[in-house]
Amino acid sequence: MPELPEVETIVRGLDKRVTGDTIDSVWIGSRRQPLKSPAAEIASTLEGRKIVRVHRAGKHIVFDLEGAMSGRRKTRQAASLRRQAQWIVHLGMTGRMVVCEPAAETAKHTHLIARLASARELRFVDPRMFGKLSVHSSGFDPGGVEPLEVGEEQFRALFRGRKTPIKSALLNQKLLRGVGNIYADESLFRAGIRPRRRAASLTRDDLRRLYRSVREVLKEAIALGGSSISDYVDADGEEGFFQLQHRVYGREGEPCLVCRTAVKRAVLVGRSSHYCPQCQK
DNA sequence: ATACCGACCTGTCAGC
DNA sequence: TGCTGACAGGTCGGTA
Repeated sequence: MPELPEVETIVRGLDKRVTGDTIDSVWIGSRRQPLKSPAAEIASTLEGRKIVRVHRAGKHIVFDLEGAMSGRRKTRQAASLRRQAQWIVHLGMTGRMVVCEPAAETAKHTHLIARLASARELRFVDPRMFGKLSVHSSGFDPGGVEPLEVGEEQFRALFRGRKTPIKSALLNQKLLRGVGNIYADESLFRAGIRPRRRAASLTRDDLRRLYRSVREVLKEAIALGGSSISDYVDADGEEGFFQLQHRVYGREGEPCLVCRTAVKRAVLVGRSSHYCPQCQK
Protein backbone atom coordinates (compact mmCIF):
# COMPACT_ATOMS: atom_id res chain seq x y z
CA MET A 1 0.00 0.00 0.00
CA PRO A 2 2.03 2.87 1.20
CA GLU A 3 5.10 4.42 -0.34
CA LEU A 4 7.14 7.31 1.00
CA PRO A 5 4.45 10.04 0.74
CA GLU A 6 1.80 7.89 2.43
CA VAL A 7 4.16 6.84 5.21
CA GLU A 8 5.29 10.44 5.65
CA THR A 9 1.68 11.56 5.98
CA ILE A 10 0.90 8.82 8.48
CA VAL A 11 4.01 9.58 10.49
CA ARG A 12 3.20 13.28 10.72
CA GLY A 13 -0.25 12.43 12.02
CA LEU A 14 1.08 9.92 14.53
CA ASP A 15 3.79 12.24 15.75
CA LYS A 16 1.16 14.87 16.44
CA ARG A 17 -1.16 12.47 18.19
CA VAL A 18 0.89 10.01 20.20
CA THR A 19 4.25 11.63 20.88
CA GLY A 20 4.53 12.24 24.61
CA ASP A 21 2.10 9.44 25.36
CA THR A 22 3.15 6.27 27.18
CA ILE A 23 2.41 2.70 26.17
CA ASP A 24 0.90 1.07 29.25
CA SER A 25 0.36 -2.41 27.89
CA VAL A 26 0.36 -4.32 24.63
CA TRP A 27 -1.81 -7.02 23.15
CA ILE A 28 -0.40 -9.05 20.28
CA GLY A 29 -2.51 -11.38 18.13
CA SER A 30 -1.68 -14.99 17.44
CA ARG A 31 -0.53 -14.63 13.83
CA ARG A 32 3.21 -14.84 13.54
CA GLN A 33 3.46 -13.53 9.98
CA PRO A 34 3.52 -9.79 10.85
CA LEU A 35 6.15 -10.19 13.57
CA LYS A 36 9.79 -9.77 12.74
CA SER A 37 10.82 -9.80 16.39
CA PRO A 38 9.40 -12.35 18.88
CA ALA A 39 6.07 -11.25 20.38
CA ALA A 40 7.44 -11.32 23.92
CA GLU A 41 10.32 -9.08 22.94
CA ILE A 42 8.04 -6.59 21.24
CA ALA A 43 5.73 -6.48 24.25
CA SER A 44 8.49 -6.11 26.81
CA THR A 45 10.19 -3.40 24.76
CA LEU A 46 7.04 -1.33 24.33
CA GLU A 47 5.41 -1.68 27.71
CA GLY A 48 5.95 1.19 30.09
CA ARG A 49 7.68 3.28 27.44
CA LYS A 50 7.07 6.86 26.54
CA ILE A 51 6.97 7.70 22.82
CA VAL A 52 9.49 10.46 22.24
CA ARG A 53 9.11 10.92 18.51
CA VAL A 54 7.55 9.29 15.47
CA HIS A 55 9.44 9.58 12.21
CA ARG A 56 10.08 7.84 8.92
CA ALA A 57 12.98 5.93 7.37
CA GLY A 58 12.13 4.96 3.79
CA LYS A 59 8.80 3.16 4.07
CA HIS A 60 9.33 2.33 7.74
CA ILE A 61 7.57 4.07 10.62
CA VAL A 62 9.99 4.58 13.51
CA PHE A 63 8.77 5.17 17.06
CA ASP A 64 11.58 6.46 19.27
CA LEU A 65 11.02 5.18 22.78
CA GLU A 66 12.43 6.80 25.86
CA GLY A 67 15.34 5.11 27.57
CA ALA A 68 15.76 5.23 31.33
CA MET A 69 12.47 5.96 33.03
CA SER A 70 12.00 9.53 33.94
CA GLY A 71 9.45 11.24 36.10
CA ARG A 72 8.24 8.88 38.76
CA ARG A 73 11.14 7.09 40.33
CA LYS A 74 10.92 3.41 39.58
CA THR A 75 13.47 1.09 41.07
CA ARG A 76 16.98 2.12 40.31
CA GLN A 77 17.56 -1.14 38.47
CA ALA A 78 14.68 -0.72 36.10
CA ALA A 79 15.87 2.74 35.26
CA SER A 80 19.42 1.75 34.60
CA LEU A 81 18.57 -1.37 32.64
CA ARG A 82 16.36 0.28 30.10
CA ARG A 83 18.16 1.71 27.15
CA GLN A 84 16.43 3.74 24.54
CA ALA A 85 14.69 1.66 21.94
CA GLN A 86 12.83 1.88 18.66
CA TRP A 87 9.65 0.27 17.48
CA ILE A 88 9.69 -0.23 13.72
CA VAL A 89 6.52 -0.68 11.68
CA HIS A 90 6.48 -1.49 7.97
CA LEU A 91 2.98 -1.32 6.54
CA GLY A 92 3.56 -3.70 3.63
CA MET A 93 0.71 -3.42 1.13
CA THR A 94 -2.31 -3.08 3.38
CA GLY A 95 -1.07 -2.14 6.83
CA ARG A 96 -2.71 0.67 8.82
CA MET A 97 -2.02 2.37 12.13
CA VAL A 98 -5.18 3.41 13.91
CA VAL A 99 -5.50 5.71 16.91
CA CYS A 100 -8.87 5.22 18.58
CA GLU A 101 -10.87 4.90 21.75
CA PRO A 102 -10.66 1.53 23.54
CA ALA A 103 -14.38 1.07 22.95
CA ALA A 104 -13.95 1.25 19.18
CA GLU A 105 -14.76 -2.00 17.44
CA THR A 106 -11.71 -4.14 16.78
CA ALA A 107 -11.23 -4.38 13.04
CA LYS A 108 -10.68 -7.76 11.45
CA HIS A 109 -6.94 -8.46 11.01
CA THR A 110 -5.89 -6.41 14.02
CA HIS A 111 -2.48 -7.79 15.03
CA LEU A 112 -1.36 -5.44 17.78
CA ILE A 113 -3.03 -3.08 20.22
CA ALA A 114 -0.96 -0.67 22.31
CA ARG A 115 -2.97 0.77 25.20
CA LEU A 116 -1.86 4.32 25.89
CA ALA A 117 -1.75 6.21 29.16
CA SER A 118 -4.08 8.79 27.63
CA ALA A 119 -6.80 6.11 27.54
CA ARG A 120 -6.60 5.74 23.79
CA GLU A 121 -5.28 2.84 21.74
CA LEU A 122 -2.82 2.59 18.89
CA ARG A 123 -3.65 -0.40 16.71
CA PHE A 124 -1.89 -2.14 13.85
CA VAL A 125 -4.28 -3.62 11.30
CA ASP A 126 -3.11 -5.51 8.22
CA PRO A 127 -5.29 -7.88 6.19
CA ARG A 128 -2.59 -9.23 3.91
CA MET A 129 0.03 -9.43 6.61
CA PHE A 130 2.85 -8.22 4.39
CA GLY A 131 3.54 -5.61 7.03
CA LYS A 132 6.20 -6.19 9.65
CA LEU A 133 6.63 -5.22 13.30
CA SER A 134 9.99 -5.24 15.03
CA VAL A 135 11.94 -3.63 17.83
CA HIS A 136 15.52 -2.41 17.85
CA SER A 137 17.75 -1.16 20.60
CA SER A 138 18.34 2.05 18.63
CA GLY A 139 19.90 3.39 15.46
CA PHE A 140 17.66 1.49 13.07
CA ASP A 141 18.95 1.82 9.52
CA PRO A 142 17.10 0.24 6.61
CA GLY A 143 19.90 1.09 4.17
CA GLY A 144 19.62 3.19 1.04
CA VAL A 145 19.41 6.97 0.85
CA GLU A 146 16.41 9.24 1.35
CA PRO A 147 15.32 10.65 -2.02
CA LEU A 148 14.44 13.99 -0.48
CA GLU A 149 17.82 14.32 1.19
CA VAL A 150 20.21 12.98 -1.43
CA GLY A 151 22.14 15.37 -3.67
CA GLU A 152 22.11 15.12 -7.44
CA GLU A 153 25.60 13.78 -7.76
CA GLN A 154 25.06 11.04 -5.22
CA PHE A 155 21.77 10.23 -6.91
CA ARG A 156 23.52 9.76 -10.26
CA ALA A 157 26.13 7.56 -8.63
CA LEU A 158 23.43 5.17 -7.40
CA PHE A 159 22.71 4.03 -10.94
CA ARG A 160 26.18 4.08 -12.43
CA GLY A 161 27.11 0.84 -14.15
CA ARG A 162 23.85 -0.93 -13.34
CA LYS A 163 22.45 -3.06 -16.13
CA THR A 164 19.13 -3.49 -14.41
CA PRO A 165 16.09 -1.64 -15.81
CA ILE A 166 15.85 1.83 -14.31
CA LYS A 167 12.45 1.01 -12.85
CA SER A 168 13.93 -1.93 -10.91
CA ALA A 169 16.71 0.29 -9.64
CA LEU A 170 14.19 2.89 -8.45
CA LEU A 171 12.29 0.19 -6.57
CA ASN A 172 15.47 -1.16 -4.96
CA GLN A 173 15.24 0.04 -1.37
CA LYS A 174 18.94 -0.56 -0.80
CA LEU A 175 19.67 2.22 -3.29
CA LEU A 176 16.89 4.76 -2.89
CA ARG A 177 14.49 4.15 -0.04
CA GLY A 178 10.81 4.98 -0.15
CA VAL A 179 9.98 4.93 -3.86
CA GLY A 180 7.43 2.26 -4.78
CA ASN A 181 5.48 1.30 -7.87
CA ILE A 182 3.27 4.37 -8.22
CA TYR A 183 5.97 6.97 -7.72
CA ALA A 184 8.50 5.11 -9.84
CA ASP A 185 6.05 5.16 -12.78
CA GLU A 186 5.08 8.79 -12.21
CA SER A 187 8.70 9.92 -11.88
CA LEU A 188 9.78 8.09 -15.04
CA PHE A 189 6.91 9.64 -16.97
CA ARG A 190 7.83 13.15 -15.89
CA ALA A 191 11.45 12.50 -16.76
CA GLY A 192 10.52 11.05 -20.19
CA ILE A 193 12.30 7.75 -19.54
CA ARG A 194 10.96 4.27 -20.27
CA PRO A 195 10.83 1.87 -17.32
CA ARG A 196 12.86 -0.78 -19.18
CA ARG A 197 15.81 1.43 -20.03
CA ARG A 198 19.02 0.05 -18.53
CA ALA A 199 20.06 2.27 -15.65
CA ALA A 200 23.61 2.46 -17.01
CA SER A 201 22.32 3.74 -20.36
CA LEU A 202 20.89 6.92 -18.86
CA THR A 203 22.75 10.06 -19.79
CA ARG A 204 23.76 12.70 -17.31
CA ASP A 205 20.84 14.76 -18.54
CA ASP A 206 18.40 11.85 -18.15
CA LEU A 207 19.55 11.39 -14.57
CA ARG A 208 19.23 15.08 -13.85
CA ARG A 209 15.63 15.05 -15.06
CA LEU A 210 14.92 11.85 -13.14
CA TYR A 211 16.41 13.30 -9.97
CA ARG A 212 14.21 16.35 -10.24
CA SER A 213 11.12 14.31 -11.15
CA VAL A 214 11.44 11.92 -8.25
CA ARG A 215 11.72 14.76 -5.77
CA GLU A 216 8.99 16.81 -7.38
CA VAL A 217 6.56 13.87 -7.45
CA LEU A 218 7.26 12.91 -3.86
CA LYS A 219 6.90 16.47 -2.61
CA GLU A 220 3.66 17.06 -4.47
CA ALA A 221 2.30 13.76 -3.19
CA ILE A 222 3.21 14.58 0.41
CA ALA A 223 1.53 17.97 0.04
CA LEU A 224 -1.67 16.17 -1.03
CA GLY A 225 -1.50 13.57 1.72
CA GLY A 226 -0.43 10.66 -0.51
CA SER A 227 -2.39 8.53 -2.97
CA SER A 228 -5.55 6.71 -1.89
CA ILE A 229 -6.26 3.91 -4.36
CA SER A 230 -8.56 1.55 -2.53
CA ASP A 231 -8.04 1.63 1.18
CA TYR A 232 -5.22 3.92 2.20
CA VAL A 233 -6.02 6.42 4.92
CA ASP A 234 -3.68 8.36 7.18
CA ALA A 235 -3.45 8.29 10.97
CA ASP A 236 -6.55 10.49 11.22
CA GLY A 237 -8.53 8.29 8.86
CA GLU A 238 -8.28 10.85 6.06
CA GLU A 239 -7.72 9.93 2.42
CA GLY A 240 -4.96 11.39 0.27
CA PHE A 241 -5.56 13.15 -3.01
CA PHE A 242 -2.48 12.55 -5.12
CA GLN A 243 -4.24 9.76 -7.04
CA LEU A 244 -6.03 12.57 -8.87
CA GLN A 245 -2.65 13.77 -10.14
CA HIS A 246 -1.45 10.43 -11.51
CA ARG A 247 -0.43 10.87 -15.12
CA VAL A 248 0.25 7.24 -16.03
CA TYR A 249 -0.28 4.98 -13.00
CA GLY A 250 -3.60 3.18 -13.32
CA ARG A 251 -4.35 4.90 -16.65
CA GLU A 252 -3.76 2.01 -19.08
CA GLY A 253 -5.46 2.68 -22.42
CA GLU A 254 -6.30 6.25 -21.49
CA PRO A 255 -4.78 9.12 -23.47
CA CYS A 256 -1.45 10.54 -22.38
CA LEU A 257 -2.10 13.96 -20.89
CA VAL A 258 0.68 15.42 -23.02
CA CYS A 259 0.36 13.75 -26.45
CA ARG A 260 -2.94 11.78 -26.30
CA THR A 261 -1.20 8.47 -27.12
CA ALA A 262 -2.73 5.57 -25.20
CA VAL A 263 -0.88 4.83 -21.96
CA LYS A 264 0.64 1.34 -21.99
CA ARG A 265 0.95 -1.20 -19.23
CA ALA A 266 3.73 -3.79 -19.16
CA VAL A 267 4.84 -6.23 -16.50
CA LEU A 268 8.36 -5.73 -15.21
CA VAL A 269 9.87 -7.38 -12.17
CA GLY A 270 6.43 -8.83 -11.59
CA ARG A 271 4.90 -5.38 -11.21
CA SER A 272 2.68 -3.32 -13.47
CA SER A 273 4.52 -0.52 -15.20
CA HIS A 274 2.61 2.30 -16.85
CA TYR A 275 4.17 4.58 -19.44
CA CYS A 276 3.54 6.65 -22.53
CA PRO A 277 5.26 5.01 -25.51
CA GLN A 278 5.44 8.40 -27.25
CA CYS A 279 6.72 10.66 -24.47
CA GLN A 280 9.07 8.19 -22.78
CA LYS A 281 12.20 7.03 -24.59
C1' DA B 1 25.89 -8.78 -9.80
C1' DT B 2 21.43 -9.60 -12.14
C1' DA B 3 16.93 -11.18 -13.50
C1' DC B 4 13.22 -13.82 -13.22
C1' DC B 5 9.95 -16.38 -10.50
C1' DG B 6 7.22 -17.92 -6.76
C1' DA B 7 6.06 -17.26 -2.04
C1' DC B 8 4.05 -14.78 1.60
C1' DC B 9 -1.61 -13.38 2.52
C1' DT B 10 -6.49 -11.48 1.96
C1' DG B 11 -9.81 -8.93 -0.53
C1' DT B 12 -12.09 -7.12 -4.54
C1' DC B 13 -13.74 -6.90 -8.98
C1' DA B 14 -14.67 -8.29 -13.82
C1' DG B 15 -16.37 -11.86 -16.56
C1' DC B 16 -18.79 -15.89 -17.41
C1' DT C 1 -25.90 -16.19 -7.23
C1' DG C 2 -21.52 -18.16 -7.47
C1' DC C 3 -17.24 -19.59 -9.28
C1' DT C 4 -12.51 -18.44 -11.32
C1' DG C 5 -8.79 -15.74 -12.35
C1' DA C 6 -6.38 -11.50 -12.38
C1' DC C 7 -4.76 -8.01 -9.74
C1' DA C 8 -3.34 -4.97 -5.66
C1' DG C 9 0.71 0.45 -2.58
C1' DG C 10 5.94 -4.62 -0.81
C1' DT C 11 9.76 -7.58 0.09
C1' DC C 12 12.45 -12.00 0.40
C1' DG C 13 14.76 -16.03 -1.03
C1' DG C 14 15.95 -19.49 -4.52
C1' DT C 15 17.72 -20.49 -9.05
C1' DA C 16 20.03 -19.91 -13.23
